[in-house]
Amino acid sequence: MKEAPCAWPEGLKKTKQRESVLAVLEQADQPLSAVEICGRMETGVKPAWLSTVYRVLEQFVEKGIVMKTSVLNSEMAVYELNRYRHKHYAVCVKCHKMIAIDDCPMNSAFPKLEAENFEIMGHNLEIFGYCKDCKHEE
Amino acid sequence: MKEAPCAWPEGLKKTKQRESVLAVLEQADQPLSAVEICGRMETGVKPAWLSTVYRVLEQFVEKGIVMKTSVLNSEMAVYELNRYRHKHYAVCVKCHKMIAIDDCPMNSAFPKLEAENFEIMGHNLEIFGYCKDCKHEE
DNA sequence: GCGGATTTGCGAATGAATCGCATTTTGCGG
DNA sequence: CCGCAAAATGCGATTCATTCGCAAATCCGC
Repeated sequence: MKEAPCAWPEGLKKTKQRESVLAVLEQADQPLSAVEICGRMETGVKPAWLSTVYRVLEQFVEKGIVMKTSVLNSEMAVYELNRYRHKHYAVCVKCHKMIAIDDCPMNSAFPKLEAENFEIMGHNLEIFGYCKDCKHEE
Repeated sequence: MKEAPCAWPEGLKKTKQRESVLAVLEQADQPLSAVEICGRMETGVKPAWLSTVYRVLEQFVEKGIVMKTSVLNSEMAVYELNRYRHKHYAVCVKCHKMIAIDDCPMNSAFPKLEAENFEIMGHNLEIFGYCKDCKHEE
């Protein structure tokens, strides 16, 4: 994949740990928790302490290059690069299975918001209910 | 407001505590955390212990009469009655201000999902970015 | 009313996330 | 290239939401 690497967010010094977090996220094919990110860094060049990972992620979120999400019911947050694409899931309230939804007729709602002077950096939709396996057994 | 009160979810016994939780949610005009719900119950007929409130809420969510949501970055979940209406917010990643969005062109995406045998009980959309106050100071 | 199943009270335990502070690293100006 | 202030990290201790365990209380069909 030849996409331009994330522009480095201004105001943050370049450190091994921060670059490493970003590298992990760039390689990830799905959202990761802070713990998972920390784990994957261990095998890489520069491991980091968990609290550092949390701090780095928080800064990245504020800069808008990372998205923090939380999947229904899980108290643990997950993080992913903000690819400025839509990420939608249908989550089963029982077994927490996640079904991906690709398209999203949502964009039409956005101009209105931007008129209100809200600078949109991303969005996140969660649809919840029962998946086909859980609908019956109950 | 004369809307029919929530049908009692089958399979759950009617207890003072559960009725009380439901009453609090019916009167609430915004999503509440478990702690807030617990607090409001104290002034009512039947107070309950916090862990009980958590258990009751979890059951209500499974039955589909309550929605559990978590607003960006807050590790604390909030709960509200599932009014089967759309609830959307734009959340500022900096100050966490929430701007309500009323309409939602989302419904057209749903039939597809239901074809997949997913029984939709509600959905939740979060748009995040910078509100007009935080956009500048930075 | 009785009895078995469900629910609650309560505290202890868990686990994600944050905080504090001493030490290290970064990047700018000389 | 060097030094230094500011920023970032290591590390542990701490906070705080949520869950668990179990004995006592409550609910509901008979």
